Amino acid sequence: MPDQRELATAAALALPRFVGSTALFHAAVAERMAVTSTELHCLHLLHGGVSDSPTELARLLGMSTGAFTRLLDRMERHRLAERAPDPADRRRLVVRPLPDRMAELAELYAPMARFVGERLARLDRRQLTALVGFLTDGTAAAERASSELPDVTQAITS
Amino acid sequence: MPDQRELATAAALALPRFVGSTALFHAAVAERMAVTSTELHCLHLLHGGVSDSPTELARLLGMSTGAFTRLLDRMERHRLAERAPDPADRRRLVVRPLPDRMAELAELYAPMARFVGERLARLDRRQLTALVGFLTDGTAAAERASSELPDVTQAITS
DNA sequence: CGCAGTCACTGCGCAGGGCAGTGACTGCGT
DNA sequence: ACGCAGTCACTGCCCTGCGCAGTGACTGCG
Repeated sequence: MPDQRELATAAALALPRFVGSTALFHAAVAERMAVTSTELHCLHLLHGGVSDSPTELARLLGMSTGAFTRLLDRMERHRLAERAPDPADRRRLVVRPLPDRMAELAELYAPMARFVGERLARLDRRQLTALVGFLTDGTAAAERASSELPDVTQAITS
Repeated sequence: MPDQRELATAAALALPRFVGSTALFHAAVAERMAVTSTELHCLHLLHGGVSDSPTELARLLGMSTGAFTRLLDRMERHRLAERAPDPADRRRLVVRPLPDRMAELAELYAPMARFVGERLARLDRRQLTALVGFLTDGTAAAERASSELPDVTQAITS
């Protein structure tokens, strides 16, 4: 029976593997839908209601607005999203997710969704609280860490 | 005070955000090191001792062996890894991580590593067990789901 | 009412990755 | 003993996604 210390290191080791395999699953789903993982990522942001602004979405996706324009082109072509004019500001537009391929998406995500659902149902309140806290604070920590990275670049360009 | 059900849905919502922000942090670290995130991912696999075989690493990274050859070229150029001959089979080679840029890498990961360490230290055994179980089984589930994706592709190629 | 700032968008160039083919090498079957 | 199929890393060629920098449309502040 492992003690606290061992469990903590086990968690620290399991974490990056989990993130990695999840990212690969994400990429696999995207490939099955004949779509890039960036498009899929953006679709998640849209369905999550995070934002509908191109500039903001580009920032969240870590890319330039120019690249996002073409990302939107692809997403419209693939029937993932559509452009709509912003009535309040004629320079802007709003990005709206399309329901067209939702069934397909849901089907591909089903196994993972089922796993998460079943697994979480088995946890008690204290365990769930710990998990939620770790995930939400981890998200904040990752975002802070991303924007506050120290400058240590010693690029080798040879 | 939220009940079990609310906590479970909160966890289900927090999960993809955590994975997403972590992936973006990963990309940010890679950019700071003037390296692609694929190179960084491979470096993690190497340091984790997962494998030293090019074919296996290519599979784990979800890419072709041809692409991996050039990935290795870049990693050698960036002093992240090196090639060494496999004494047992002269067709093969082994990939070895280089210590050269470990300090830089550790410095960039420090904030996240510190967060994880502190956060895990606050959890009791039962909570840690739940977390580790969720992560390890989630990793397995993601890998299985990746390889067993149903065929629902209705690509729009117009 | 002009002018700086912001919006989405557009050429251009680059780099990463797939595909398919190549030569080196292994080990199994005969 | 030896040929041959299989596997290894590797290499052109191509496509695509993205950054960069510049453009025109539009907004709102001075």
